[in-house]
Formats: sequence, structure tokens, C-alpha cells
Amino acid sequence: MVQKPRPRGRPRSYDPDVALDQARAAFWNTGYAATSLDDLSAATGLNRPSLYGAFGDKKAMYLQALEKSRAETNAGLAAAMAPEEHLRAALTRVYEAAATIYRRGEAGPRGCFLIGTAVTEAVDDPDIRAVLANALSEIDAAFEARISRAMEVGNLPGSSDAAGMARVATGVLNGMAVRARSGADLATLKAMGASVVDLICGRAGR
Amino acid sequence: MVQKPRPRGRPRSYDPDVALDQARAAFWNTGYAATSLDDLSAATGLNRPSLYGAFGDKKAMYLQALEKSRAETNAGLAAAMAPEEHLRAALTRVYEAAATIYRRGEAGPRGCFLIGTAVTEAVDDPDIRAVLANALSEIDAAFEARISRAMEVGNLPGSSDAAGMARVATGVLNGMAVRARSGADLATLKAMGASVVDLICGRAGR
DNA sequence: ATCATTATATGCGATTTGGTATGAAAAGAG
DNA sequence: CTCTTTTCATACCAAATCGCATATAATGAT
Repeated sequence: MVQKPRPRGRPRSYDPDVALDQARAAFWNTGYAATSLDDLSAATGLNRPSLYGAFGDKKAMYLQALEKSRAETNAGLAAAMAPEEHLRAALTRVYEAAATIYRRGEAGPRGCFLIGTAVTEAVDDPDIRAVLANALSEIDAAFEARISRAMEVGNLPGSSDAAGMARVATGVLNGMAVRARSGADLATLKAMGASVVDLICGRAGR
Repeated sequence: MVQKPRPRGRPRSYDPDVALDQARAAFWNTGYAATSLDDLSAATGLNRPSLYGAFGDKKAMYLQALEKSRAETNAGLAAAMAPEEHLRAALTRVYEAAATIYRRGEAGPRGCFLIGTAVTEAVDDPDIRAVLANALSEIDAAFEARISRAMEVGNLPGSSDAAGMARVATGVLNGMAVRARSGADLATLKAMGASVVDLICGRAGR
């Protein structure tokens, strides 16, 4: 590790990473368009010039929040599906975790940040659309890799379309995010996950 | 039919139902918050006072557009699943139709109006959240009724959880709407539908 | 101590927003 | 033709929005 020499001027009085989390929380509740710079300022405790200095304009800030969520989701999925065990256990862990995360939020359950906010902006804004498409294809890829592995081991007799199953798995995850924002309770979200796991793995405990 | 006598004053120069469709198209592209009254005015050809006279304020207008989409979706699902035939055929028709609808839009594919716009507002606004929850449970109910019917006829051997399967079916529909807004092509959307139909009905053509 | 550098704080200003006030236009009633 | 009723069009308003200009504070370099 290299000791970073402290930079020249006045030191920051905040942690940019924490501030980005706080900004994301604000966007998460009300969406990109309806969240004003005053809201972001209040959420982060930074005044506007500091926000601009740290992240650029409102859209740049939002894109960084999106990007962070994409990366976190990707890492979370990879971790949840890495262990060598039955596919059923891995998928169940993914959906249970998602259900819990989607129910969080002080102003009510907020679902997934990407699904809950970027989907609305995606038609009009190519940058946001690109992040969304990227995130979805990464989720697909994570599911597909894990399902393919189960097939190779002979764990899914009679099934062959890993890519198709993966897109269904992603779709149900998105559907859970939608439903969380509609107010669905934790049991309903978990039941959705359990149902799709049953369909993919078969009702018996393969 | 009763002949309506023409009302007293100056006649309308527009069709409110057409205007609501045009307003919905504007909301559909950019979402509720980012669509201004000027945008709505341009989309409908009405000036603001006429908009207010016809629909009330911006939120009332949006709620009416949501409600219309909810009703259309419900009617469309009922119609698509009514015929007495194999479950596979009915579900396939639903997803093919959805894929085509979700790809429409002059400014790029717009997905489902409810999923694409109401999901963002749902956390902060109880009225919008209620319409969304309502729409989702209606879709669930339509799928569940049709799947239960197939089970009674012995068309889904080894399956019993109609409600769970229905929520998965709804989830994938939502996932398709999300993916359409991310720019997915028609083939991908249709493949998603085909995959979930295979999972629900079994790979063989039950 | 003084200067250069970076960060923070206050506050401004052009533009956009949702909503409305006011008056002209188009129809029927008498 | 005149009066009432309803709709349409122009213009306006107060508030909010995004972004920035300017001034002040806190640090390292010299």
C-alpha cells in the first residue's frame, strides 16, 4: 500500500462514497426527474456547489448511482451463486436476498434501484438505457452460467435451454422489484421466488 | 339508445378519449414527473385551460391514463385467455401479444405504461401505488384462473400451485416490459415468453 | 507569515413549472 | 336579434428548478 500524501488544499469534509449512497437513496424514493437538487442537497448534507464539485451535474450524479447499483448487484449475484451446491439452494438464496433488499426503505419498500427508477428514463435517455441494458444482461449471464453448470453436472434432467431459463429467472427478479414498489409484503415476494425456483429446478428437491 | 340532445354552449372541438390517449403517449415516453403541461398541451393539441377543464390537474390526468391502461390490460388478458384450448396456446398468445405491444413507440419501444411509469411514482404516491397494486393483482387473477382451469382438466400433471405459477407468469410479463424499455428486440421478448410457457406447461406440448 | 490551492457557503438569475384570470368565440334558448 | 351557457385562447403569476458567480475558510508549500 502506498501512503497517499495528503493533497494540497482544504480537505473534504465528507466521504464522496457515503454522499453518493445518500443521493441514491433520494433518487430511489422519488425517481430521477422528481428529485431536485435541493432534495439531493438535503439528503447528502452537501450544498450545491459541493455536489457539483464531487459528481458533476444532476444526470452525472444519477449515472454514478446507477453504475454503483449495477456493480453491487453483479457482485452480489456472483457471490450468492458461487458456492458449489445444488442449483436450488443457490437460486433460493438469490431470491430470498432480493426479497429482503427490495422490502427495505424508510418511506416504504423501494424495490430495485435500477428497475424502480431507470426504467422510466430509459426510453428518452440513451445513457441510462445503456446502463439498464448492461445490468440486465449481466444478471442474465450470472443466472445462465449457474444453470449451465447444473446441467453439465446432470442436475437438471430434461432441460436444455439455459439461456431461456436465465431470462425467466431475471424476469421474475424484475417482477419482484416491481411488486415490492407496489407494496407487496415479504411473504409474497419470497413466494414468488420459491415458485420460479420450483419451476426451474422441478418441484422435487433436485 | 337515447338520442342525447346537444348541450347548451359551445361544442367541444376535440374528443376527450382521443386526447387522453395522446396525453398517455406523452407520459409513456418520459414518465409522469418529466412530462410537463406544455408537453401534454403539445401532444393533445389542447391548451392548458382545456386540459384542466377536461381532466383536472396533471395528476388527475395521469391517474385517468393509468386507469385506462389497467382496464385495457385486464380486458385484453381476459379475451386472450378465454378460448377453450390448451393452456400452452393461451399463454403463448398472451406473451406474443405483449411482446408486440411492448415494442411499439415512435421514440423507441416503451414497454407497458404501468410498469414503465407508475413503478417510479409508486413509493411516494399512495394513489398511484394503489392503481399499480390493483393492476398486478388483476393480472395474477387472470393467470391463476386460467392455470387452475388447466389443472382441473388434468392438463398440468404434477403441478398444484396455481397461484404461485400465476405470480411467476405476471413477473415474467413485468420483466418483458422492463426489458423492452431497455431496448430488447422482439425476438428476445418472444423468447422470454416461450421460455416461461415451457416451464409452466412443460417442454412437451401438453 | 504569506501565498497558492482546494473546499465550502451564500446567494443570484434565467428558465421552466403548475395553475389560473380574463376575455373572445361558438353554440342553443327565447 | 339578444341573452345565456359552455368552450377556447392569450396572457399572466408565484414558486420551483438547475446551474453558477462570488466570497470565505482551511489546508500545504515556501
